[in-house]
Amino acid sequence: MLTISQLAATAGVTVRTVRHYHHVGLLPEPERDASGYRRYNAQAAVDLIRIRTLADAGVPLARIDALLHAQPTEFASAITDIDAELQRKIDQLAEYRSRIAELASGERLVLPPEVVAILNRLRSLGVSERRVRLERDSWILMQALDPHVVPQRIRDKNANFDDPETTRLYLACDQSVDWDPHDPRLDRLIDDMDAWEIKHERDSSQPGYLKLVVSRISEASPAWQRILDALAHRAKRRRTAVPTADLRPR
Amino acid sequence: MLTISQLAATAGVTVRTVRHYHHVGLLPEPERDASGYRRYNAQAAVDLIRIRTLADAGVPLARIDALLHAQPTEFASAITDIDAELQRKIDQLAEYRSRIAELASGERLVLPPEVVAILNRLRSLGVSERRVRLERDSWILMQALDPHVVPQRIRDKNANFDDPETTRLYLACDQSVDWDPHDPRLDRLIDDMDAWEIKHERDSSQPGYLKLVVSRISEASPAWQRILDALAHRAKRRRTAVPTADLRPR
DNA sequence: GTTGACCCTGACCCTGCGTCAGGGTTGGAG
DNA sequence: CTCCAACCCTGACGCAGGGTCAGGGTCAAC
Repeated sequence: MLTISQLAATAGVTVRTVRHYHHVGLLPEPERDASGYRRYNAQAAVDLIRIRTLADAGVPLARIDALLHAQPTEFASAITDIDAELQRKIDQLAEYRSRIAELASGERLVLPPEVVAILNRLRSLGVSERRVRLERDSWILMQALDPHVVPQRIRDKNANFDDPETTRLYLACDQSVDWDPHDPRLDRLIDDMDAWEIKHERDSSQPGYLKLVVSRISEASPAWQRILDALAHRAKRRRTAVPTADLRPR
Repeated sequence: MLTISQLAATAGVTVRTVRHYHHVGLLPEPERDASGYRRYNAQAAVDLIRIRTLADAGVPLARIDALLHAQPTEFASAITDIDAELQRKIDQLAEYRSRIAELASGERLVLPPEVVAILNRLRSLGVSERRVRLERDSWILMQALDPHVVPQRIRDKNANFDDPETTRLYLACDQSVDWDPHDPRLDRLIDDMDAWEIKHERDSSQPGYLKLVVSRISEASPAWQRILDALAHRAKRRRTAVPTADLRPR
């Protein structure tokens, strides 16, 4: 009764799709007429529509085959699964939708909100975008390589920027980006930063995973390179010159 | 800084996926270390996450490539398109979800509700499931081959079953399925049905597309075969025996 | 110095069709 | 009667977006 294109049309698929289903054995090959054309009956239409309903719901063709020959109970439970899976996909898509909405506005996607807040705090303090981006990169690497330290660093950073002296130093450092490495203001800045490190019991030897960020900072500006070198030099001198001073209190 | 598996982990993809993106030129190949391993910086993580965000949203990789190098305005309008497309997909899935819910209960999917109502009316009259299925098949073929006659047929059928005599005949016919073709009750049934056809100005020569349904009815039961043959024979005799009777009134 | 977890390239495999090539049929118009 | 469009057939390759070997080199830690 029905030709292949008529059958396909009733199910809203292409002729190629019907032939594909024959090929994979999902839909039985019908009788042929005198010239070798396939001729379909109404049952084929019913079968095809059932197949498409499942396929549209995302069921792989191989599983549809099994499903159509399953007991009603199995079938019903499979339908329940498929329905749940569909709902999951819908939720997924809704989430992706909200994520692409954030694509326009940069780092929200890749960093936790607290870190985004810190970066915005830097911006509102007047820190250059170049420096903010270096800061962002260091957070990303930290998250990739040493995620468990992130919460502590968030607290530390926020505490730092609650302290006016630290903030002043950070900003001064940022503004020095284009200074000549021999600018005398750099000497004062280096003294101040060294004092800050002593006061906060830090030294500028970085945990390994930040070395590359540091080297990118150096590359970005000769002035910064001089600051980092000088601080590293002084820190090293302190460690080797008075070793006993560090040990005596214990 | 990052190895390929670390990079992949930060974006929640497999190593193979990252390499695939290199292969298609979507993510630039990074520097290699001394032993030929790829080494990634934070920017690569940002890029990869952006790529995945778009890919998850269903954007083909080829288009992502173009998108990432687009102007902000184009980018923004593309995002709007993608978002709309996502919403469309979500709606689609919701529709598929309601459709698979109907899969359990047979013909709802493949026939308009009015026809389903007719089939249920047959069932409630006590018509056998076998006959109902033949009826259903004929509706499916009608819809596939001659869809514009469906509404009229729906009205006709309903009118038929509002008439007790027609209903009685239909039921009697249904019950005769397993009778012997020589059962004397068949003769009375044939007489009654012939009279019905004359009264309703119908003859049993079917529109071409129902011939196969008719032949399947015949195959289903020798008794039915006899009924159909007898009716066709009488109808033919009427058409040839009194041709002038048909023409005179004009 | 060996074990296990990584890294490299290259290659084939998978789904669910689209599409092209190279034919044969059918049905209606001219 | 011929011609044309619109069907039908089989067979084959192509595509995205990776999965999954195979066959080999590295690294780190014990």
